[in-house]
Amino acid sequence: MSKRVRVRFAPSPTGGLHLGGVRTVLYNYLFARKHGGDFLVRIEDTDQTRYVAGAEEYIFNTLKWCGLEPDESVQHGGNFGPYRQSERKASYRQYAEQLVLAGQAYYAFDTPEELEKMRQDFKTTENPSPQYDHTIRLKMRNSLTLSAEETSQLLAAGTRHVIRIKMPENETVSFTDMIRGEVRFETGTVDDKVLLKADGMPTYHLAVVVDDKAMEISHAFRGEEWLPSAPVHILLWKYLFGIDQMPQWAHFPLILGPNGKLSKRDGAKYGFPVFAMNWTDPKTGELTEGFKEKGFLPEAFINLLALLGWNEGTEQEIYSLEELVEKFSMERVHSAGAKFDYEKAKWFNHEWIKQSGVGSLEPGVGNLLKENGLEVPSRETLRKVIELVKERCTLLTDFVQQSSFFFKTPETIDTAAVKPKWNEAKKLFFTELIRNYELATDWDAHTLENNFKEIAAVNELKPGELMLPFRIMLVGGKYGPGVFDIAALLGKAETLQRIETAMKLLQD
RNA sequence: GGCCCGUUCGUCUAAGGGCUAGGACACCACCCUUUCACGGUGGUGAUACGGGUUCGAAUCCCGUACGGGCUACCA
Repeated sequence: MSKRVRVRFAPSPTGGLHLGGVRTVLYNYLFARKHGGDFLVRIEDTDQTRYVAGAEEYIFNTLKWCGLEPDESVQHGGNFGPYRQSERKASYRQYAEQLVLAGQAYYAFDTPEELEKMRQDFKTTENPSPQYDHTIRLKMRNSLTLSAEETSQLLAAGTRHVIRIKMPENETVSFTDMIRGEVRFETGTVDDKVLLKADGMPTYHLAVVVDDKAMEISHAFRGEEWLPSAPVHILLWKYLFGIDQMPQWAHFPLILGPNGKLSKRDGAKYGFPVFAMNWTDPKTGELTEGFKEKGFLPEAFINLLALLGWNEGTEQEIYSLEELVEKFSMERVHSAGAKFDYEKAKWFNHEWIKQSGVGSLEPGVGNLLKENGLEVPSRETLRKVIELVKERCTLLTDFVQQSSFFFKTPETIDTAAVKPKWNEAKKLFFTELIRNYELATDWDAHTLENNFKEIAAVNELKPGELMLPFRIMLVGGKYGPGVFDIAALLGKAETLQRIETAMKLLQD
């Protein structure tokens, strides 16, 4: 038997990919890389009523942006296709029939109305949501209650039906979760899940087992919300392929929002992204903001996701993808859910911007400035600006505000910050500064600062009282890197121009 | 309601029987900086509760409470 590590991410293409989904991808990816195995993406599109145009494409774009490319998928090819469940439709029915034959599943002819009636009829205070289980199934219309003749007649007539698993009445099913250890269930408390739907498509329960087997998946990872249906999958493995063939399971803790499981609504409500990238619902046209567009670096996004539920046991917090591959281990994934903290997320991004080289920041920042109507004179200037302002940018989008004054004369000057202390002496100083700078042959920050301070000394003024006005003149407000660095980069003409313009404004 | 999972500062977490319960984010103060940041120093702040086991428990066991998930012909 093959021992090769093969893991899969199996999204349902019904909308944008959120935090938790990307983290599941990440942990799959890290595990595969760490063990020299394969990482594949399988599209779980068995519910045709939930088809959403563009969702599949979106998923792959997201993976690309994150740098988590699969080895095999609809887009990447591979020897275990098709990688889309709807294209595997033909392969599921035989397994369901096999189970019926073995007495481990049965045909059920109940209509949606009959099911609804059952739920109403058996609903009590103690049991608000009755399940189709061993206590109920003999009261329903299925091959257990119908005679063999009736059943085959109905089938022959093409009556709509599903195939349900027949959960044993009194067995204990247990398995070892890589994160939680042994988990056990009493089969009597689990309902008879539908395996094959009336349209001939499998439900998740059947498909996940059949496909994991077909694709030789060695380790199956998913969110904790799947834990309650695990006994169904365990039993299916046992019945269909043998328990020794079953992959090892790990159920990841949930990522929580302010009120339980994180939802895209939380994002809108609390003002932080939930999806990896912008997602526009094709039906409603509703836009859900993504981390990418919000100004996150993919490296930071990956980094913060990795630490949401896993840690190495050291005090390190900043990890590159390569480092994560090296250090990741499933044993150190937490079992408790983690509440998403947007403040910390931003901190990760800030750290990544600070430590990123100018070269890697340049394309993104360049585009961003262009999109915001700022003309960058040269790559050289752009690089210098990035170097100068990057440590005060938490999000990539902050570069716009932090550097616009390098490329455009400020539209508004915060004269209110200067005016109250503006006087004849200062006016004289700047007049003299203009004269001095006009004659300057060396236009570098150091020289500019020296000259500035000399003139201040001659006029018996404190440089500190002059630097703020100078900054306001060049930048328009109380922010930005060192003033002389700004002046140096702005060049002589533009610097002098801005001083003069501002001085006129201060006269009024 | 039933089933399952979980519970260390507000948040993410470290400490896999021996501690003044450590770090990070956020917050506060101070220093640096003649802007804003960066950086530095310090501070506030946690083992849900009750029983065991043990010389010793955040750590192991049981119960309670609380939180979360699931309870569809959705994944």
